[in-house]
Amino acid sequence: MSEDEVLLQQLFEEEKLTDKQKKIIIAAIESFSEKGYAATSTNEIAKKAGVAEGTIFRHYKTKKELLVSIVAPLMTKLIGPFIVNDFHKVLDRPYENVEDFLRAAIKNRSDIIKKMLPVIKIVIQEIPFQPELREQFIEQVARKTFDRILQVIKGYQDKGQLIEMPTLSAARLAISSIFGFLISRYILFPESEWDDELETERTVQFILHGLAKKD
Amino acid sequence: MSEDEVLLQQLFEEEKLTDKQKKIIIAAIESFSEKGYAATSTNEIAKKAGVAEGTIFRHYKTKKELLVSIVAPLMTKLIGPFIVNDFHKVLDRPYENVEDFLRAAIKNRSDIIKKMLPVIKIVIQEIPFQPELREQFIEQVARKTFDRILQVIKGYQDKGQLIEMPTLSAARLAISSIFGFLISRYILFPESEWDDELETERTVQFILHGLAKKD
DNA sequence: AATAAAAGTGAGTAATCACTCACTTTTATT
DNA sequence: AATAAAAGTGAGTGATTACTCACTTTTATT
Repeated sequence: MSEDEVLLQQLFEEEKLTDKQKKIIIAAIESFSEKGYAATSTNEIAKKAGVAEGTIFRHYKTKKELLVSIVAPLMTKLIGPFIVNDFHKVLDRPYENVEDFLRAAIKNRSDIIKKMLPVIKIVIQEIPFQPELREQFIEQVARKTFDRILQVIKGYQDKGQLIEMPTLSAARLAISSIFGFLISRYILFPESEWDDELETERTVQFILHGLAKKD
Repeated sequence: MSEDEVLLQQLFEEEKLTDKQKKIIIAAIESFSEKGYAATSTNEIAKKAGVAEGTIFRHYKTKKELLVSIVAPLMTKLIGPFIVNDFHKVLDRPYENVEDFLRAAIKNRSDIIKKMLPVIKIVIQEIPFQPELREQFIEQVARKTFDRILQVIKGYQDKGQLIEMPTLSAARLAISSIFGFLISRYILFPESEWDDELETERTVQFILHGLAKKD
């Protein structure tokens, strides 16, 4: 089983998909992420998947439904719950200090990004143009993530480990640093040589000192 | 003269464009940035510009040439030199401390982003799919910017104002924070109420403390 | 005012687009 | 083994696509 198919199984676990249906999804992910949604034709997807064009429309009423069917489960079934559970652990049995939490947060995000890179690219590309996706993203991912992060930051602020600053601003700064690292690492310069542990550590320290309580 | 046309004049200063040519460019910028390049038809651009479709192809051999003609001057004539000059000032008569430099850097970036928002959106959207644009972007913008930033950071490190860290990593962290702010401010949540000065200050302080030399 | 060059036009074109549908093949149910 | 339901097919559809070209209008040059 190829790496893509492993990813697929995770994404569409409970659904029983025929072989051809899987191939359609794999082909669509590949083309959408390489050429963009609008520039990809259903004909092209069919050829790449080795199926008749009609087969695509047997399962998806429109091309846009195909797009949404690929991207939506990523948001609702994976990232959303993942984030909730992830941070839940933190809130139930909190890391004693921000440091360990940050390291864990970056590492987890990193794992997901690596696995889902092509689908994430599609999400990033299409969110500005597909209101349906944007809404889902805001509901399922952005809001949940942000709420959790706010809670976490508030927690550490109360413990006196962080500077007094609106949690919203603190969250923006921390998230920028983390995403800046992940985007540099996996999207902008994936070909460069990266000492992941070291760069993670630098990012953690940067956030830590940037938000540290001054004595 | 509308705001868009002012922007245009800056972009295409030396070229003499007829009224219809300007209208084509304005219409194209609007459609490309709203719907994306691939999803915008030349017919649509012509209608919005109030010209015949043939007029577009009188001036641009292909639709892609229209895209490049809009985006390229932004990179070569504006951002590139701007960045070079901008940082040149800093290097010739350096701000005594990092702090003032950062404030100035964010403010300048902020002004440009505000003016060029639609074209910047097009650049961000199309860079993954248009190798020609990507090359130009890397040559004209990314490399120049990065080189300058590296110099600046190195300068402050030598003065002992910054932590010892590969300048590349330091640059990534600083740039992430700045862009994180600008993207949040102007692209993700432009509708939120922003205290620009305060948020700029927080970003500056965050970078400053994050990269500060520890005693 | 005459002439040339440039700008503008819009009907036309072949290719491609997303999508349909009558039909065949495969799978599941009894 | 018979029947029904689901999956798969591919030729065909009208609409839309980027682009052309013979022609008209405007502008610049003398």
